[in-house]
Amino acid sequence: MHCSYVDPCKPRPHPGSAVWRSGGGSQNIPDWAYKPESAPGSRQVQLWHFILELLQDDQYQDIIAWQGEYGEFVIKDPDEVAKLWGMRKCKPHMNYDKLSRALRYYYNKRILYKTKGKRFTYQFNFRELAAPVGLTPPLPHQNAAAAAMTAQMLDITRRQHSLLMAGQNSLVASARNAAAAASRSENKDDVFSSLQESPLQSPIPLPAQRLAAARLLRGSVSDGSEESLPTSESEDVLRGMSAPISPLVGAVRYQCHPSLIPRHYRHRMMPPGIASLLPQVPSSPQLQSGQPATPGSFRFPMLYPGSLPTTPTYIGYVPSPTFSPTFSPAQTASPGLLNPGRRRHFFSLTWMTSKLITLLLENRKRKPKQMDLM
DNA sequence: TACGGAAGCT
DNA sequence: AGCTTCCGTA
Repeated sequence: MHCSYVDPCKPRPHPGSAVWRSGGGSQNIPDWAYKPESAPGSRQVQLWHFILELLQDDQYQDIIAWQGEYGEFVIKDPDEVAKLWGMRKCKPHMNYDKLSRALRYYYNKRILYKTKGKRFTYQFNFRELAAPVGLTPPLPHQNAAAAAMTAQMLDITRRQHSLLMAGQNSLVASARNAAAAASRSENKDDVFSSLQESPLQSPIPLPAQRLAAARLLRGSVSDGSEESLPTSESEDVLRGMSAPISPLVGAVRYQCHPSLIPRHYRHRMMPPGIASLLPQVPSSPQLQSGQPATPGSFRFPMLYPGSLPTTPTYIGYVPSPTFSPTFSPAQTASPGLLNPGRRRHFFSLTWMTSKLITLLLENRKRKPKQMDLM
């Protein structure tokens, strides 16, 4: 236990500063990274625990820091990180070459991946890392309340995302139908009125939802981390879009301030430029927030004309005893975070759908050689 | 700079 | 198992 290579600045978390917080409540787990059960077969701290520890501590911001996408971090000073790691492990000859070999072993374990093209940049696979432990990763710089909310939100999002993946094909089918209707009509409003009808708001037939939910709860279905686009002729149209339906869907439905949504998800919501391509639709009373959704049904992410990624977007959630994890209205938001004055009108469209529509509408005028939306 | 095989250590 | 050490390769 004792090592001759004395560490003058052995990094430890501040008391009370949880590395992660438990998914269920706000219970702190200050030293969980050191608990033997979190490092199976070893009493020693694991490298990825150590990395998280450094990332947690402002003291090391010039050496290693969160940067870019959610879970992504940059080793700003590889030699220094290696030195600190060597101190912790009593390995005086540790260097970045060796440390990075250890990091590369994490690729197969799906704990980390490399951010290609960015020097010294890696990304935690939080989705998989958190799932088995029942923990939820923190966002940088969030307070306890935000962390707790994010924890709940992400947990729900994980489950919902899988269900949404199941609904993607029918969504695309709905979009195709609507687009077909649009090509028959010259009136754009017709397109949107047809899209506002039930197929898009609840694209998955109830039995399919039940099945998907049951499978998910039994764990026989992925949590959506292997995102798949629908096959079929719609693939042509979908190719070139950077993201499938975002897990943000679940977050939106569950009322949450966008600042709590990982950037990684947030930026997918409204690709730059798409808002100007969408026809303005007069607000429909049916689409106002607060409209009760059918319990257990889905509503798709709201695209709003102003295209403000940071504009609060929230709609009411009707808990479904059958499909949804318990999430009482009281938990959905803290009053300070929501600003009802800023509620917007929404399109009941995913951006995928809207992109399909846009493309198809454009397609009637000219043959676009490439999509210039991204 | 990054990858991954091979062997060794605890 | 989880690295550490070393090294050939791209």
